[in-house]
Amino acid sequence: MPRKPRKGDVAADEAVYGAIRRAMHMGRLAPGTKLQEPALARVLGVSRERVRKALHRLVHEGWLTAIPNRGTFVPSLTVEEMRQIYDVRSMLEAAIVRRLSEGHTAAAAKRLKAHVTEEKAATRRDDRGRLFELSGEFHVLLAELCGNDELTRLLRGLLTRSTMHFSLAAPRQLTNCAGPHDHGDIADAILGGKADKAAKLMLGHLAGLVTLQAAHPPQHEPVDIEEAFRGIKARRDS
Amino acid sequence: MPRKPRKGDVAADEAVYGAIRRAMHMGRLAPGTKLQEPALARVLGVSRERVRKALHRLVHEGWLTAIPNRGTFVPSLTVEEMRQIYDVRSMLEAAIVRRLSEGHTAAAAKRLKAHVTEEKAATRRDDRGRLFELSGEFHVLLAELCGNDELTRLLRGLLTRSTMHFSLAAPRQLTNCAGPHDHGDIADAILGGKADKAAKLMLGHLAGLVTLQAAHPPQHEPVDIEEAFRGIKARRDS
DNA sequence: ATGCCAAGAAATGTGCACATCCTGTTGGAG
DNA sequence: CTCCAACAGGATGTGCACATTTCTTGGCAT
Repeated sequence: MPRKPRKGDVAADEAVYGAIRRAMHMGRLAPGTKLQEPALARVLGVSRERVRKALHRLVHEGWLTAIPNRGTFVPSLTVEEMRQIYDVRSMLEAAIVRRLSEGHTAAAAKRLKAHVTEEKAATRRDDRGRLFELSGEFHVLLAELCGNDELTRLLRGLLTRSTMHFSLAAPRQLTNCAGPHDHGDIADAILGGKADKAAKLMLGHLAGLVTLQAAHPPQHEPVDIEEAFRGIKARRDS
Repeated sequence: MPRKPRKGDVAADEAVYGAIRRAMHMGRLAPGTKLQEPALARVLGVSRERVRKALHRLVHEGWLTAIPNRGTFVPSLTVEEMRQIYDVRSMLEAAIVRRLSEGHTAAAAKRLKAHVTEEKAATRRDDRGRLFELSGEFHVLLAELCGNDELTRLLRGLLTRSTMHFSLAAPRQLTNCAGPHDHGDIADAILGGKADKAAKLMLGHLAGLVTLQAAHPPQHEPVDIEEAFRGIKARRDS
């Protein structure tokens, strides 16, 4: 239904952005899918310019790829691109866990322990959806605990691009981190001050993710825009 | 795929983007300056929407900051933000030089030597402008030699934000890297396979840059848009 | 004289319509 | 039957005009 032309509604932009992002995260949009503006505008019930702006933002953030005068498409990550992303993550996250191992506040230790506890709880009750979220947040949490906003933002971008493969190609297998004990072991090494061990575990953890993704090639299923956004609409949460 | 003779429409966006970026790089725009769209459109001789799109891109890349319904402004980097950027650079670049020290191709060694030679030549003939460019490219070159496009792109973004301070606050002192021998020493350590030494030199190098920047606080000079873009206009090269 | 309020002006944000380009189709020729 | 070219339909890109918000200036009351 048409929303009345409210005043400066900055939340509408975020809503459209979030809707597309959520559709990708749910695996509704297969790699190679063309996101045409009129269809999205009609389905989401917003103007075309709104969709246009959100698309441009997603392109700039690396979620979508645009071809001039052709349209914007859901990218199909090659194995090499994925390997490179994980390579950068390895550099950053190894340094992160090393730093945290060498020194961290009591509050940081508390947050880390709480996160691991929550992950274990989610694993025990087999809550795949929650575990999927928590697994990603674990890596962001480590960056946050370094107290460097720039680092956190950068790593979050890399992580979203990393998990894009799971979201797009293997949405059913909602396990984006290999071993269920990996995060716990890394946390233990950090809390125990074993920098070398923590770094080694992290490198092994990330390497495991690469092999896991390589084992699941992306499936190209043609999807319809209207069908993909069934029940997604625009919401406020991230 | 052969490029078709288009109507220079795509290049116009890049031209406006480059013009603003060049004005910042020349130190014409002081931190806190408001970039209003009509004035820019008039000065650059393009439509307001073109300016608008370029501004949005610059905001998203971190060069400018936007306040809804207020406008876009040239940011004034705090010392803390700068320190965080250099912190992330330290993590990445230490890993980079370590990797290069542990193994690199003959072609990589050749490019590295050639770069250092060119830097020394620029230093000898006191070509500050060229040295400024080369000093920045050195760090990008190291990333390129790792053969990871994602890494290169990421580091390039960090580097542009790092040098922004020099561009905005201290444009006259065109020395963005502390010691003239630092790059040469780092290159020697890499070529000699001394990973620990190379990493240590790089960390010291970056730390020196932070103290150098902290010693030059940003100057707030009120500038006029028309005056700032005198003789800049839109060009095609980057 | 100073602080507050209101009206005008300018800048930002948004929807709309048109121009341009791409794509799929259809018709005809070889 | 196949291939190529022109055409129609549709999607993207862009300029323009208007709505909304904010800043400024002038006037008024304390």
